[in-house]
Amino acid sequence: MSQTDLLAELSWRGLIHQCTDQEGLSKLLGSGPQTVYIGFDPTASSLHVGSMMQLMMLRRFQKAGHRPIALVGGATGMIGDPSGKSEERNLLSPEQLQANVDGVAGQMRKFLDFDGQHAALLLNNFDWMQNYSYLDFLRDVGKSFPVGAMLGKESVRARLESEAGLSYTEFSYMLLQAFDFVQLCKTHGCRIQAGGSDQWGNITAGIDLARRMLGEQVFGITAPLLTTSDGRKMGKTESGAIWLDANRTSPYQFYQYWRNVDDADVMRCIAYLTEIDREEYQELSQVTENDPGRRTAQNRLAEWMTEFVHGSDGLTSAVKASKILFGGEIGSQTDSSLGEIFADVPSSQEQKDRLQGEGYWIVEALQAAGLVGSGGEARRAIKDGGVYLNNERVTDDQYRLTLDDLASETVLILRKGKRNYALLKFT
RNA sequence: GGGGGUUUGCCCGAGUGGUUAAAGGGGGCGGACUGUAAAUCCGUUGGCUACGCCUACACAGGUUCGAAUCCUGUAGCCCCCA
Repeated sequence: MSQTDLLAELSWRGLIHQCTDQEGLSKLLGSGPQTVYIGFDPTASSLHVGSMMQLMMLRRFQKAGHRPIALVGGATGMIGDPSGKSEERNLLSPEQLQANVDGVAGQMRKFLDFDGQHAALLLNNFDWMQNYSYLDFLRDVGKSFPVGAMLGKESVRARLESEAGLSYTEFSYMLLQAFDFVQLCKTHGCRIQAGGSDQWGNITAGIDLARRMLGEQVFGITAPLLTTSDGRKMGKTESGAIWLDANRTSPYQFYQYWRNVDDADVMRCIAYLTEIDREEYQELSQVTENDPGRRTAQNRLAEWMTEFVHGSDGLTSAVKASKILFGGEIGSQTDSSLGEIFADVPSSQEQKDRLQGEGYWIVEALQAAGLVGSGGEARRAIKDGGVYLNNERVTDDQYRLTLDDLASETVLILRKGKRNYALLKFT
């Protein structure tokens, strides 16, 4: 992709929410390779779907010949960004932060090329903040911040008006992020900061600061937030975030999440998160409109995302698991076929002798499998006709599992409801 | 500092001495329908191998045959006076 196409690409994908000076930015991008940065909050040791937007943004810049900087907020993470948060944040311990920074850094390699001509950089603002004295910071940076302007920022106002209020610490967050931009501009010639639309206030603060401290014209561009059509954040389920770490969200679960994206949201996900090109995007959009029942777009999205994040092996096993589980009747399987999906689908191990003699009471098995929280819930689920053994409905809450119920040599498949599967392996 | 009010299950919200495990709504979970959707309809929604038992209406005590419901104290929230 040539450098001039980048903005057009971002534009058709709907990724430009706000931009400080589109013309200026366009000119800058056209004048040669630029450096662009996005900050990442190290609030957990894994990235989730929400951060994927930003990583893809950096990736798009890199593919267009620019140099991306992923800035991990080791310092800012100690303070907590109040933007878009309704409450004062709890501070993370330094040890926790370091662990998170390490975890997140590893995952970024999937998105960015850290070698080669436009090698991405991974920086941590803790490196330049840790020895910055409070007095020096106030003199160098604080002096350039009119409180009036700070109070005018939406992110601050919202919190001041709320009951939760805003601590001085969080109020100061903006200065730190603004200074990051200045620092990166000075040391790496970085003139562009991107981010989610909730970062607008922080980004413009950095732009102002760069003008005052360095006399430099720098730029900011924000992407819309990835929300569902009814306004909730994408990438969250009732049980928590969708993580990029296979140990937290298995490739199967990851794949399933995207397969089930609402019709109203699927095209936006494709535009925001994938590199599926415009031509195919339009085809998929057509198909979704004319024949939504086929869910062609959802399948394509799930496929693209899973392969990108978990590799072709991850995708293969996710698809395989989906086929077996949602394939209707589960006849006799083999351990090798079920074994492959064992790690992907929620599963647990039990002693084989539980199946002998009296057998293993189904109510207990459902609890062991984690499908229900109590025996009462298990009984209720069975009474409601929501429990299936190897995809066949179980109607007796006194049912006992025996060796005959195994779907393969050692595994049986329990299900509650339409799509909550769990494997039990007896060894 | 003084006076008044409030505190119910995941959330909102009735109940105000006895079939109250607690109306109603939301949410969740199941089922039917379907596209592993949405909308809709139906069921269900403290625990326990369970026609019974246990724990629950802020917390601790008390009155009573019997309390979420009355009394006392403690805590949280709200309002008024200073």
